[in-house]
Amino acid sequence: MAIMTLTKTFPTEILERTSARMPAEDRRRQIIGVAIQLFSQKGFRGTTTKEIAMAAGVNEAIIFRHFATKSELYSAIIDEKACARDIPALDAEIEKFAQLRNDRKMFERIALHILDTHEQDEAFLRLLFYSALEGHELADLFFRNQVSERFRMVSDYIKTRIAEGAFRKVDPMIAVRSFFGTILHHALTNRFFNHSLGDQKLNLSNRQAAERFTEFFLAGIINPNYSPNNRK
Amino acid sequence: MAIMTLTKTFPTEILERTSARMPAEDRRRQIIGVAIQLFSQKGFRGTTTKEIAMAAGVNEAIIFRHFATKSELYSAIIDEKACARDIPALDAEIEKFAQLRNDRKMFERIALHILDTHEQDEAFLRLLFYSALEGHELADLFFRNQVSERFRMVSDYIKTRIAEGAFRKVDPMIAVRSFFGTILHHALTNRFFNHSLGDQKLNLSNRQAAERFTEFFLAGIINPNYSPNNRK
DNA sequence: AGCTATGGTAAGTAAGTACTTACTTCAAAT
DNA sequence: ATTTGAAGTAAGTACTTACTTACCATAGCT
Repeated sequence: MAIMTLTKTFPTEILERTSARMPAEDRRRQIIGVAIQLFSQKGFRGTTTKEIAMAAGVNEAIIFRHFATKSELYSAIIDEKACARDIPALDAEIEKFAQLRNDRKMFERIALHILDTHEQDEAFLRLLFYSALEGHELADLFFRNQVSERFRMVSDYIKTRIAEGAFRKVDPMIAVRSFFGTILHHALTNRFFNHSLGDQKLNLSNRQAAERFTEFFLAGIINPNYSPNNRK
Repeated sequence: MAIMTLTKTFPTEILERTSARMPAEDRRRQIIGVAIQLFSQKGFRGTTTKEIAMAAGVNEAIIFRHFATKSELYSAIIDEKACARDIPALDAEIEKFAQLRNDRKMFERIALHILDTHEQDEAFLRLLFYSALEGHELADLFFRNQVSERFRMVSDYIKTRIAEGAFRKVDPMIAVRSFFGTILHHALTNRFFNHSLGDQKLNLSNRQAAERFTEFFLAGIINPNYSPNNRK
């Protein structure tokens, strides 16, 4: 409606141009957003700066005003994505379950987080994969900062529970890889190959999947001879 | 020595050209081999026909004599890779273990096969991933023909063992995804991210990994109340 | 020895590619 | 109201892309 009013004052062509105008910071962020989508769909090499410009609704030169090179645009994405990615609320929640020794809820929460992340931010996921294949640093950085930390945390928890006699004496590393492997594999298979699974499909909500995979995992690791003063 | 003899007859430049000459079928296969390597390193979009030609040691035009388009070359790779990929000896071996109800050996064999495949044919692996991301059909075809079949086989085996009382009453699909997920995740993590794992590294031979992941998996699924007339 | 089918090449083309230049337009500080 | 600095553009540049054309060279048949 505001547009209608303005249309009276200026001819449409000019309006369209002027209304498209945007402060530098906004435009910059918009270009990053568009680039994330495109890079995630077609890879870094497979995406042209022209495409990015068209998708952002600006001239190609604008991109090079904000980012000296295409690579620098990619680096900006890394900064946007790989750094500001800790979720303190989630970590606190997991830590709480760990302190309560609520194995089920703790592993379920981690599983659910992984599954939800994969579902919600498919673009980021694809970016990660392209990055790993094309040899950019994003995947590496993400793995080092995020995945590795969670591996360690869970592995430490398992060690503790073994020491307490609650878990069987397994190699914590083996258990960790088994748990994460299961969850990640489920997420990826569903995302990339669900259509080619035929009758092998496994249509579970993320919550259901988290519950059932956790149940299976814990059944295999819990010490059957342990019945202490901890309640589920 | 034969070359020396010839060198007397013809000037070297001509010799080099002629000696590079190759029957059509050989050249075709050579180009496919070179293309697999390059596509796997840089993706379909990221690899140029010129590069392929240079790596094969021929003029770019030769590629288009053998394959009408770049895409057709990719299709030829699919035919080469995705079809001729059943290993009857392996299947027989697994089937044998299954009939003997040797759970451990059966799962170990499957795990080892996956790990070895990933290690030996990294190029094919990367090709699969690029294919999944770029939306080509290879990944889909492979998944449908190979992975899906093994999922079904293992899932059927687990059903049988549950019916026999040897395994706990778990959802076979959940168990299958847990097992394959564990193994695949281990293979991929080691391949793509081993260097960013820091002290979280898990340096196992494929055989060791197959043994230990299988052990962990079976410990979780075997029915503790089952002690029949089957011996390990 | 000469013909021919086929392996091979040099040098193109048209349509991209990342990135630049020279210029215009406008919002806000003065 | 004027300046000014940044947002925006059209039309380039030099290079690369997939693919083509027209031609050369030789192995193997006759």
